[in-house]
Amino acid sequence: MNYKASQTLILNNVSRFIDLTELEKQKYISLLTEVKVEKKDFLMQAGEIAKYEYFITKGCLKVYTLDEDGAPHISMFAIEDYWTGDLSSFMTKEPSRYYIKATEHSELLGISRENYDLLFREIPKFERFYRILYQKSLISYIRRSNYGISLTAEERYLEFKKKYPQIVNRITQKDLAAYIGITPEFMSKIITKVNRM
Amino acid sequence: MNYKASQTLILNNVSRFIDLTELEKQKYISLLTEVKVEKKDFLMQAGEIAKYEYFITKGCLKVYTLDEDGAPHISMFAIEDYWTGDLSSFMTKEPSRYYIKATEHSELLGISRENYDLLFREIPKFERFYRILYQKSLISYIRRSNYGISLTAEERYLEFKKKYPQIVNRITQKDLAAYIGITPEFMSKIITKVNRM
DNA sequence: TAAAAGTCTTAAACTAGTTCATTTTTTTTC
DNA sequence: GAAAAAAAATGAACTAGTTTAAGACTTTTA
Repeated sequence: MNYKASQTLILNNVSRFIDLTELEKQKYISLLTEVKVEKKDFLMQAGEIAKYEYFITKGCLKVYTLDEDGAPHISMFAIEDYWTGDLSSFMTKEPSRYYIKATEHSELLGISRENYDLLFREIPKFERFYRILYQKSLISYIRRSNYGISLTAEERYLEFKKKYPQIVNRITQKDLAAYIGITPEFMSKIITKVNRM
Repeated sequence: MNYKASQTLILNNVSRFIDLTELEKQKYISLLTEVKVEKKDFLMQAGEIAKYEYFITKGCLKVYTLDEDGAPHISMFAIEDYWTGDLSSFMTKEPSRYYIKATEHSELLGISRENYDLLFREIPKFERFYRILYQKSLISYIRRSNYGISLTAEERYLEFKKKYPQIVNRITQKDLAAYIGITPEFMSKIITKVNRM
């Protein structure tokens, strides 16, 4: 069958861990919803229940919370070929504490909670897909959970630049500061210093 | 069949997410290895390849790395009914950066990498078990990955005390400092301050 | 294309957390 | 159960990162 570019992208992503028959591919695609968001628009806001988990086929989004003082803390930037959403709210059906906002025009494929549950019943192989996907995410979050605690801000910045060179140039310095966990002023100092070296 | 207390504990843990037949239970138990470690002994050291993932049936252990200055950074405390190990090294078969040391006499059930792979072939339901287990761990690590960045040391301490009251009294203040990401001196100050309030 | 809004830079005064040194208290070991 | 070792407390001097404020630069919008 003939798939759109976005559908081919998600099928390739899935085929990293499991093999699907042509019929299974079609079934899977039929369970997904296309979503588009313009720059600065929200995919989701705090207080809502996360209805979907998303695969990004184009663009860039930031996932963040606001603290009591209204200051944003960015927990991830998501670009093409990445998954995003609020897994906690998606699973528990409790209101989310997260905002997801597009930093560029973005296109996504979403799977609803009903279709996610259905997927495991219709194509049990997807248990394996998600087992491996979550395992890999878990490994990177376990590593990351100590960064804020054991590295200086400058080290965290250098790590980020090294690990996500494709992202650094697509986001503002201010958003990067909110991800690194420092003020925009101190981010500016770090960048000036690092460039001087 | 009659199971040991430790075996009953792990079967109950597994049955939170999947149902096993009597035969499957016996098969699963047969794939596990019993391990005991005395206080201050290592379950694993940096440089080794993580041969097992462990379920703790008794005791308490700390999982940590050493930084360039030789200072420890504890990434988790593991007690009864928890899973531990270095998932990254276990999966990639690359040398681990972690030490796992018993802070009390501890007893564990380990599954080797060969048996872990075999398990999915023999009882595919375990894909579901690990999918859900990793999903839940992922949710808590996603939440935690921002703590070091967005909370003060005092807030992190209060969070830990609230979330793991059973653990606080079993570990030293020094180890807690290495987990919170501060010096033992500052940990002491925080505790004095919090107790005064 | 001009005005408005947002982003980045610089600098001075401040605060959370570190470092180093010493003493007291608790735990371990023989 | 005494001696040794480790953990905890306290305090003074220090540093990484914050706050506030103001000006320069860049992007968005009408």
